[in-house]
Amino acid sequence: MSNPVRVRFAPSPTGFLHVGGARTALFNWLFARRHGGTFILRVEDTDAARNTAEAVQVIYSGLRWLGLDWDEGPLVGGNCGPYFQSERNAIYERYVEQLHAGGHLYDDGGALRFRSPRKKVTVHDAVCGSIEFDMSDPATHPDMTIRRPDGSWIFHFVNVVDDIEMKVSHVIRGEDHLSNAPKHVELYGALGVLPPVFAHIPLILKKDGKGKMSKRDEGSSVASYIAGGYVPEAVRNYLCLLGWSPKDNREKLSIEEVIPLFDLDRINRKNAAFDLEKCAWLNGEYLRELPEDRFVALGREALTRSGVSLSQFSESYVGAALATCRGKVRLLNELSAYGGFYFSDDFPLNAEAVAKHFTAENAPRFQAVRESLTALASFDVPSIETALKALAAQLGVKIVVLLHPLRLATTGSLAGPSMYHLLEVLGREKSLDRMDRAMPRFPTA
RNA sequence: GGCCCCAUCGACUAGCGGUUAGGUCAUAGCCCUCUCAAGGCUACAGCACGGGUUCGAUUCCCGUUGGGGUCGCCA
Repeated sequence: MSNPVRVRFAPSPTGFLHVGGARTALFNWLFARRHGGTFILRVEDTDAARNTAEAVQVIYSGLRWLGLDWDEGPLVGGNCGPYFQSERNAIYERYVEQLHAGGHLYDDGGALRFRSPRKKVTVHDAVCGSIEFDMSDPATHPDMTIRRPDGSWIFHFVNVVDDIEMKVSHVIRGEDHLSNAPKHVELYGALGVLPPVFAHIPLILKKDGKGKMSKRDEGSSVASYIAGGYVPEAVRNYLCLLGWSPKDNREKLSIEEVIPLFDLDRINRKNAAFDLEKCAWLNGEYLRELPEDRFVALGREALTRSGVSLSQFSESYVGAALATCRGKVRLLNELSAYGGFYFSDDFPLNAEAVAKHFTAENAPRFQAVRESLTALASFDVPSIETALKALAAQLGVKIVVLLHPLRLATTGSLAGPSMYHLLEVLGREKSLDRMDRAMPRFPTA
């Protein structure tokens, strides 16, 4: 590539960052990083009505969360600013003047329209190949509007102007823009500029493949991952796998591994259905390998989001509690259900499990477990484990027979962290209290 | 409907003329195990159809069907 690689992500501030948009941003970012190029963020806020500061923040926070840092754009500056279309009026005026002088524009009820040359246009696309569009019929390809009667600009025009002004070398965007490409090529022609390399990437479809993913669909918003207990690396990894693959059967790849492998000719042409299950699976993989301090930090956030109050617990208690939950959940948001018992004495006991395990036969065993725990010199994992195993042997039962009722009494559930570890974290006092509280649930006869 | 793109297990994909069509998610079973996960093993499951080209098509060409996109003074 002779020209420096300059790519851009050009979202409209709608207050919503779509996964499809995030994936487009990701591919642009990867391409820039792969070629030592520049990744530009440009905010296409020509539609003043729905343009708010909060909506722009949604874009920033979504990209930042995914680790997609931009080299030029809002907040970081650059030589081709401003990076908000709403602030680039003077530039657009200049280009309109140029088009006007070339006789390419005409007035239509106050709106400005671009007169199509009515020829065949070939779009050269790095992923789709060369595609010819016959633009000769105005019925199927009406002249595009460039400016509304109120003076505001239309997407096609400002998009092309900005790409020219910002020296964008490759336009990587969703395939839904493919049919816009010939219009844009006409504009480049009228402006006397060579078009950039286009790369229309496949769309992300709903889970059933019926249509583009839209606002209503689960997982369509980046914000939903931030709030939903996902790790950004996992979501980013999953997004890489939609329309691209390393071709060597790897699924879990760090972004550093993806960068050198990423290129436009490896991008698929087929739209991909979105599978939140697989994304969650990957999230579990990442969660499992997270350093403990980061897992604890993210776990705290997730618990707090779920409404679990952590303020009354020491940092070491919360850390130890969360450590026993490591590798056990796929989503951080599952933590409150999985380990919530650590932070509240007020949990219900699973009724079905109570019926099965709080039996008359188990009552004396439960009592024996309590005595064994009471008698322990020190209440730590090895001591607890040794004592309970010894007791099981002594009573001639398998250890589960002892552990099920114990787990039920101390956590309310039959599923949870390692029994010995959770008892140690809970501490003797709390453990015995919970056992005492459960005692009356056993049948007396 | 016009135009454009696409077509391998339910999903994401590998394959770029000769393969027992591979991997991953999901599903089922087994093993491991203090539960739940994780992990290991196994199973299930795919080249849309019809013509060509070729000694030979999942792979190349054409058509059909199917799916998606797009036809704004939205972006």
